Amino acid sequence: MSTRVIDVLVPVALDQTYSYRVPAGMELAPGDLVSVPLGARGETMGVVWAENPAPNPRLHNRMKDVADKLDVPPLKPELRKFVDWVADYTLAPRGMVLRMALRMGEHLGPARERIGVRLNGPPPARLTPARARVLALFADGLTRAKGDAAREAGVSAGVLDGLIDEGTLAAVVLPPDPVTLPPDPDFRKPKFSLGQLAAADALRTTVDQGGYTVTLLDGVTGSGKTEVYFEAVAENIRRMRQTLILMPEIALTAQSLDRFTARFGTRPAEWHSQLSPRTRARTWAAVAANEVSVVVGARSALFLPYADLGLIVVDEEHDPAYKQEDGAHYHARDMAVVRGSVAKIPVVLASATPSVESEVNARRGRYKRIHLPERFGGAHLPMIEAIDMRREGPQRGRFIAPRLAEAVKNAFESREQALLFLNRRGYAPLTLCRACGFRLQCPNCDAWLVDHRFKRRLVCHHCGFSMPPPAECPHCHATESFAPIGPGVERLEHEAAELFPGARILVLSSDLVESMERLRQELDDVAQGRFDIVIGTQLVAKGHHFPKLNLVGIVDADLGLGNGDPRAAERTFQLLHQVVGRAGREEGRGMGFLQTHQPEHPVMKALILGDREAFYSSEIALREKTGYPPFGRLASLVITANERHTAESYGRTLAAAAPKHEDVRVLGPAEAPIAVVRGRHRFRVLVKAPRAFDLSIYLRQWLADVPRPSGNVRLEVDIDPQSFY
DNA sequence: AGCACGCCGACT
DNA sequence: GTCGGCGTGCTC
Repeated sequence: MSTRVIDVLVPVALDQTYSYRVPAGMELAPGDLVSVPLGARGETMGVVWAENPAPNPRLHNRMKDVADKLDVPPLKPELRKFVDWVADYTLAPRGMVLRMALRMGEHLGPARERIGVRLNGPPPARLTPARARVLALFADGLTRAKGDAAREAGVSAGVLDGLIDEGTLAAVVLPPDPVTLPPDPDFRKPKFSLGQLAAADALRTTVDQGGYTVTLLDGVTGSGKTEVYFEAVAENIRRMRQTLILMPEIALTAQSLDRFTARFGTRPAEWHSQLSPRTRARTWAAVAANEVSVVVGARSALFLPYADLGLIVVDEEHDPAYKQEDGAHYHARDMAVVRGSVAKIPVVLASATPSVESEVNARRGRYKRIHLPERFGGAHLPMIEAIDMRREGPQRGRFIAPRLAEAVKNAFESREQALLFLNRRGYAPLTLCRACGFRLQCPNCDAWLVDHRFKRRLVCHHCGFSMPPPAECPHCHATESFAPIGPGVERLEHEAAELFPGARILVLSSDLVESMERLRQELDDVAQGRFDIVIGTQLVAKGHHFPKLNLVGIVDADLGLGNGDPRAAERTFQLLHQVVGRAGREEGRGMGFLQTHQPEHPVMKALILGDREAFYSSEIALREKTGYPPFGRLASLVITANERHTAESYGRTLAAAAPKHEDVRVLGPAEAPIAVVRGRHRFRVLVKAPRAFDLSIYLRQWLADVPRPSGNVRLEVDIDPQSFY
């Protein structure tokens, strides 16, 4: 007698599926969500991954029964294929990738019942003033949520309960609010320039034709990219298919959602790490049930169980925040392209400064390119000038060069706003004892403690360690001997306050953000012109519109270059381009200053001349010559351990076991640039291979023959690493 | 990942 | 003598 057997993938750190017997009378097909017994943890959610017509005979006495079939739409083959693909590519256990698709908040049951109240019978025997207010409110015969009714009538919930007991009011169960209302593709059609119209038409056609395509929507800051890709979204809504708009998590603010609402008349569904479990569960279920038309989400929204996904837009596709670094290592932009290919749907990548990867794909014709050349409403890109810090820098201990100070002063005097950009939090990145040269260092990391004066603490930016500033030098016991070295935004504020007396200055830095609400208020204050000078870290680079801003000063344009990272130039170009683009969006007379020690650097030259193409050409040529992505492929194997020696010796064993291959270069183990983080010593083995080489297969073979890391040694595999710290 | 099992240090 | 630290192994 034969029992049916199916293979189930469970969301734990397992690469294989496990086989379970299907109890008589249970109907199961691949994709169904089930509850299965799993070891000591008992019943666990899992997904039927395949039929198993010939189960391994050795399992017969160990095989358990599926406990339950869950009442949820099955995961489509498209999503299962995507999970398999991502796991295969990133070398993550398949169960861990599935876990991302099942992050639905464990609250799959129906939404909590909301109780509503409506008029039901004659007035009560005793009519108090509170009761009279309630009756007046309900005279219209409408049903209201209990909490709302109490608030509107200005009574406590107890008054309502009393009236329900008397039969005057009736309690009814309200249907749950839908997660979102259907967006209206024609709610408010934008007024487009000819260029925008052509771009929107091209995108609409792409969506209309359907099928897998990748389009790079390439438009400078202020060219109306968002409004243009909204037309693709509108077209997809008309076709009754679902849309995913991916955004970097930090950009997922109320401001960006408001633009959607203005165009479509209703808010999109949101998906990001800060959703409450309940909202998460409801959104997940609504997406699966095709009750949500558009999801605006962070990278994890790629793994939602869309019932009918028809379009993916990746906004700010170059943003480094798309790379997930902890746990699973994947690049959301690349995986969005894979998701689109699996689902056979169009993918739109939008950016003012495309990643070198996407730029190369567009130049080679693998991606279609739609260009939005001009800024909207006649605004122009700002004039950019370099300030050569070797020749015209400020005096020692100062960071704003005379020429920049002069420009800020002029702006201030003519009531225009200025932005001073410095991508460094705190007061000073290093504190030094002038008596003995001792540097204040993190006890857990190979990093200096950053002086945060607003908080009166020294903080490690790698592990979060912090301490009050010591009274004396821990090394030579000198007092009053500490000197701050280098600038942070807080120190810049001091300098600006001295240079520009009377100016209203705001410091914007992620560590000073108390709440999203407060930040929004501050950004709004800036937009309204309630500040003269904004001093900010990269927080200010993200799509906020400051209409009164006409001057941008980059205090240290070289920061971020020259740290040995192959993507340093690209990153710097993208960030600085974005920041200087903040200037002069309205009036068309913006001005930008780059304080740099290397004005001849390709990044600086491209920014000064406004010649984006020159930067891409030189950067692409360099990558091609050195075999770096996208002309070659990289993988990074990071070994960490409590002792330096243990990490290094496992790294050696690992590197020595690398399969020999003429196309592959294995470099290291080398101590990572930040050699200790959170008390763990870090070594890295870097693998370089040609573009067409299948690194995943190679790494799998390699790691299969290496002893598992034991003790406190950890090994992390990062395919296509983006950062090298 | 999560859980049990196991083997060594400081405490009711 | 036990409580509990975390290193190791297993989950159909």
